[in-house]
Amino acid sequence: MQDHEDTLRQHDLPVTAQRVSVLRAVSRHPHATADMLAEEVRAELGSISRQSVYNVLNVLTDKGIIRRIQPAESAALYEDRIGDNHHHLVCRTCGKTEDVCCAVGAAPCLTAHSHHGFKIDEAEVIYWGTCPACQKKKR
Amino acid sequence: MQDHEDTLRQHDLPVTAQRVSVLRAVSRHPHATADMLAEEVRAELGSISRQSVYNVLNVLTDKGIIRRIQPAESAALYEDRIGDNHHHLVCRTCGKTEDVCCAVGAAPCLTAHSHHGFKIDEAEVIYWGTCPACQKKKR
DNA sequence: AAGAAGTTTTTGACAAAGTCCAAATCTCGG
DNA sequence: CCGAGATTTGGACTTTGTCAAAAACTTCTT
Repeated sequence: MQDHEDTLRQHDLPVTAQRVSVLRAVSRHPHATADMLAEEVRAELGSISRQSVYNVLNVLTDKGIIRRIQPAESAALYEDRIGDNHHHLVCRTCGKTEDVCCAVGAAPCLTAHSHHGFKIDEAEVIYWGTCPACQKKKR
Repeated sequence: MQDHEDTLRQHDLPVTAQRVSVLRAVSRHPHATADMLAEEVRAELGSISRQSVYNVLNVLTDKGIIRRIQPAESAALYEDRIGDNHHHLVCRTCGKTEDVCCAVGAAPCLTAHSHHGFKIDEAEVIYWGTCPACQKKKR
């Protein structure tokens, strides 16, 4: 694990307080929305504009420093953990999101047979279900 | 294949021109957005309110008559083909969406190992890549 | 065939999540 | 420490959808 400032430098990104703080927030709260991250950053820096949060998240995502996931019916979520091809488990009721390792080994079910000439670069898997807490409430 | 009106009746839904027309539009254009479908319906009926399109799509989705898919960065898409657990292939560049059959057999990579106590009811797979047309353009 | 009861459709306002743009500010190399 | 170039801000705007109330249908009963 390395320091966030270094990460930025390694990707040729000028180091700014906003970027460092957003990065820290993402790291502390995996699967947070832009809005939640903005809150976090405000608690740390005092303030940050909505636009900046989006700017930073977009740059970081483009550079591959963080990853964006967008489950249906929800705002985009961001996470730190990249490069290990894990997937997600989302609760239909409360939206709680968990990481799950690849089910079938290293590069799993990621080879579509009839790929229509597409050049596939990623297989995204989202498992939908009900989390323990919501199962209890429903019953 | 059966008549759209019958489909509605079988699900206890009053038959209305709007519903029949939306259903027909979805059937003709798999992977269309609510907006595109509204256009289609207007061409057929003369007019329909935006709200009605959403109403109808929501009811049909709830009843399991059509299926909604929501790839990241795109509005919801609707499709006719249900019950065969197929997945989707989306072009990162132009958004073109194709169906793909399940890669690994009947119920594929759909069993997450560590499921954190969740009760999983669906595994959604989206393959991201570049379609033939966009591959050409880029090069 | 007509009418009542309950759904749908419509219209218009509203909300959430992002993007666009121009001005002000900051970072980093020299 | 300065200046060029990148980043941050603030505000307007867009897209995709939902909410609510009134008007218009469908269907069922008689």
